[in-house]
Amino acid sequence: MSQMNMERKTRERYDPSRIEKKWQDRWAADELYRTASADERPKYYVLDFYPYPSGEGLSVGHCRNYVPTDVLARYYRMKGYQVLHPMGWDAFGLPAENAAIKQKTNPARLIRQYANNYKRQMHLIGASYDWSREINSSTPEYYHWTQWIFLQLYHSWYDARVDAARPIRALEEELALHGTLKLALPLSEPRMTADEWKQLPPLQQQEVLGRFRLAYRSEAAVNWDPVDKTVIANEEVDAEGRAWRSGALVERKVLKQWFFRITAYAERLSRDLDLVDWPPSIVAMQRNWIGGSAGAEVIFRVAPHPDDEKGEARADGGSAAFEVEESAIETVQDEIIVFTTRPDTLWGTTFMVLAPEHPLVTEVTTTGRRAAVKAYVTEARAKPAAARVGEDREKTGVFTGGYAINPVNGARIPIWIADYVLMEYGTGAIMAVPAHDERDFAFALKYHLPIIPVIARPDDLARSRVLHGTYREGLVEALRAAGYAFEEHDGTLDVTLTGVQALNYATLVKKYLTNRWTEVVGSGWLAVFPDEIIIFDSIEVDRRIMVRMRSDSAEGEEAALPATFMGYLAAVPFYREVIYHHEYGPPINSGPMTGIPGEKAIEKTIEWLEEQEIGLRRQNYKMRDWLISRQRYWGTPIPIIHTEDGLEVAVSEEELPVRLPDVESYEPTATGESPLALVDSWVQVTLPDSRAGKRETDTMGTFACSSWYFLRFADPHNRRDLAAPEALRYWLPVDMYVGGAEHAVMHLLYARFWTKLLYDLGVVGFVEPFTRLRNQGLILAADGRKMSKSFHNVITPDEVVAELGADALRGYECFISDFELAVPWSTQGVPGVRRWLDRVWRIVLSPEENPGQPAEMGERDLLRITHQSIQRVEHDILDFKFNTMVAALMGFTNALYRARDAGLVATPAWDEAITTLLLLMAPVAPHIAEEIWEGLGRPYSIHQQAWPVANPALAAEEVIEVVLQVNGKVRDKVEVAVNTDETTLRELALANERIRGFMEGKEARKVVVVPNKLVNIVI
RNA sequence: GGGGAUGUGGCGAAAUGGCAGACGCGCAUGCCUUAGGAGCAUGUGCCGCGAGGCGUGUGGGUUCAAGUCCCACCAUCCCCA
Repeated sequence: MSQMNMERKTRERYDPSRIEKKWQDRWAADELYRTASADERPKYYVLDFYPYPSGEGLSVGHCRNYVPTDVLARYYRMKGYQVLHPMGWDAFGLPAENAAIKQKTNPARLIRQYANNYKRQMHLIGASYDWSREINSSTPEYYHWTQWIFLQLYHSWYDARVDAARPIRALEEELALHGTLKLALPLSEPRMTADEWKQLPPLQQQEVLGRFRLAYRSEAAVNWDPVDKTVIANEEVDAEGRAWRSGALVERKVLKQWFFRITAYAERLSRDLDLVDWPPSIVAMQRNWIGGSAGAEVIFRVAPHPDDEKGEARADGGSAAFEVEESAIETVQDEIIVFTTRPDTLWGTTFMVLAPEHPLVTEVTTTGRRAAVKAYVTEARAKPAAARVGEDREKTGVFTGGYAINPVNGARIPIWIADYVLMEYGTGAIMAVPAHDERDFAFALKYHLPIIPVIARPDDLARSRVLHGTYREGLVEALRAAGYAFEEHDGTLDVTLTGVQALNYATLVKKYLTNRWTEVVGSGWLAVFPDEIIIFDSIEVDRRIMVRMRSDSAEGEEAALPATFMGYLAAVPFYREVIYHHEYGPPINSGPMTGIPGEKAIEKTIEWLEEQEIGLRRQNYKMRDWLISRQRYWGTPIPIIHTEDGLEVAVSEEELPVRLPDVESYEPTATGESPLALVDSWVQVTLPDSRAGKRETDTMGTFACSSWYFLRFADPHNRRDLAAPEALRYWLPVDMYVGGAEHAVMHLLYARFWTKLLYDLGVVGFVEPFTRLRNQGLILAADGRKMSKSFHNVITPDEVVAELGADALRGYECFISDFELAVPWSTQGVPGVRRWLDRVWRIVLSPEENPGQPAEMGERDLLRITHQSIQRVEHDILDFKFNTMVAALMGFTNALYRARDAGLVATPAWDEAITTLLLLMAPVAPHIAEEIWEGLGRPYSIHQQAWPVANPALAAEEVIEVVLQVNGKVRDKVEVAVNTDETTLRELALANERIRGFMEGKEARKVVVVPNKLVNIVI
């Protein structure tokens, strides 16, 4: 039988179109890739990012994801693992809905059609998915569980004390017992006693609980996409304020929206990145996105309003406003909580800035400033966040007329409003330290606010300019004699010194000053007048210096003086480099903190603030809560019902799923309401207690669906649970997760968040869902551009398979480059791989045809190559080096040709070699491997054979080439027995003719011997 | 501005600190063939007739030895601002 087959095959050429479909059908019929349920075998879960099926189908670029994971899946099956290798569809969402609207069809039908096409293409390239586990996130069977997780979030809150989610009921019980007393809340969160809680009406209790729930509805200024007519997440807006999908400039709208409190998990999301084997760039991006910064909250009391009239008189200049007399003390009512990462600079706070949306804006604004403030706030609200905080943007702001008290030194500081402060970040209020923060510095200069340095320069550099005509003769000589470095330009002296020298220097210069003044800037900060030296260390002194400067100025010059000392210094080019810095360093002018070493200053200050009860340590995060509401039809309905009196009622778990109604039209409305709002029969419901209610009409964004789909694959048809616990225990977490880097923050962060929630709830037993992650590099078109329909440069797997076969395509997808590198597709590359397959076909099935030139090789050599190939291929697969895996297979094939020419075809070694070759190439080229396997009369299926085991003894070399070097340069090579000892090698090298020639008769100063590698003689 | 990645022949690329360029494409020469866009063989980093020299973005450093480790810089790409 085997002989007959051999004869038949030898007459046939390798023809992929004849064999690929045949085997694919047979494998499907035999359910070769169907995954059994959990058993005793070790498991391997290899998962591709599940795709949104688009109408354009798959390109060869997409296949770069699917082929290597398929190689992995096939490899692990042969290794005896239970392999879970599933595929499904991210079916909800805007692209499908927009396409359906455009084509006037139903999104469900469209997705089915597109998914079928994807599936067809995946079959075409021989992907070994277990299709019995196919899922579709837009089916009620699936979104039932998306809704179920929503309810878990809704019914949970994050208890910072135990660092885990707990039932909201537990919080309600605690509030009734202790109020917020024991909750470890940040200062900016409102406090409440148990009695106050109990007396709140239901609506307000709901509001309070909403501040804790992990899924909550809140009014927020959000990103409105005017093209897709929906709200989108911060993550979906780029730096220029454009929507990720539609490209439209987003608008700011204030709407009631659903959020997931991902910020509660910020610390764990950041910390647990240490547990995963992911590309470092993705880990960095996530850490960056989460953006943790340690710091403190500090309480600033709002000062009693000064007389409005007087305040108004000089209100445009903050420093001028200091001259307002202190009015009668009134009772302090309000506190402004700021968050700062630089509590060490607190003493340098010279003004405060509130976000335009800050709740205390009205409170602190004086009557006279009301109109100006209102105008400013209105304007700021309309700007998207991106347009407000960009560093190159001119800072704008408006004075409220109000003042706060700096808690550390009692300074009375003006409260401003500026749009560079965002309500969403920190507490929506900042303490401005213009001496050490660039934005505050620019703002202070622009609005003439005082700038007081409170951190010493690390380089201690100081400068002083003594103007021509302000000093008497002899100063130049005196400076020189004292050893100060200076330059003279037209009688003006530019002196460079250090802060330590400042006072001595000032004392010296003072003696020579005849009029006006000079100053020491950068370190040691002084204002020097002919009769006094003023240490520049506070707002009061700043004021005093300016009064003195005005009185010492020439007639008419006085008016040109800026409002502050630093304003004056900033206009002097010689001082430009030293007036500002934001380094860490020992505090100066900072009361009890003065002189503490820079690296301890922040920590010490926080401790001190907590002692004084004016501040509290706090970790802050850049990441915002996850906005999940979408005002669109094609998404998972949010399982909440609103009653007429404004209360939220969560749909009970038994009533899930809340099904998406069939509708005639799902065009978005222009009003910011979901099209679901128009479906009265769906919206109007009667609650079990016979109250009337209306369904929530927002749907969830698709990132909700994709945040847990990897769990569903473990048990995709379960009707009672999201997946059976034992299935989750066996299959999860995902061992290898592969997809594009564009999901670095959004999907991967959300999925991690949900996993941690489900861990807290006891649904899963692991904290990270994806143990290993790899991102495939982008495949570009041959022209170096992205493959895109609009460039007409897309290459589809269909055309490549038709021309050269699926195995050649698979081989080239692996071979093209390192898996993670971006690379242009080469149409000449696939034929190269195809040639290799042709060579395999011929050398295995008809080795005696067309022999080449006689070659030298023994059976032992062939066995060595065979076993070395097993080692190489296996190592490369595990190391995700599919390109060198193919190279190793090609090298092995080339060796078989040499073995054939050496007459080894009839030997046992030959038989072992070709058997091994077929097994090793089965994962990458499954069809040809199966066909040849059958041709040799081996039992079906090659894909159910055991992976070959390398015998290290057979793989070992017996003779090895050792390099002989003189001064690191290769001068000769010798063959020696493996593991030849150092002494022998050394003598061999020193006796070598060529080496002696290069040594030019000199003595070896040193001889380095690395056994099995080289001998290096240093002369 | 901050973070990350990448930089090696004509091209895609290999290389636990130990012979740079495996494997493939392309190219050249030859064989086979009615034919070749098939197959087989040989060659192919650069300079040089050769001996040999020079070569992994640039400049330093560590080392007997550096594509690989360290420092500074340049270029390209990605993310964040």
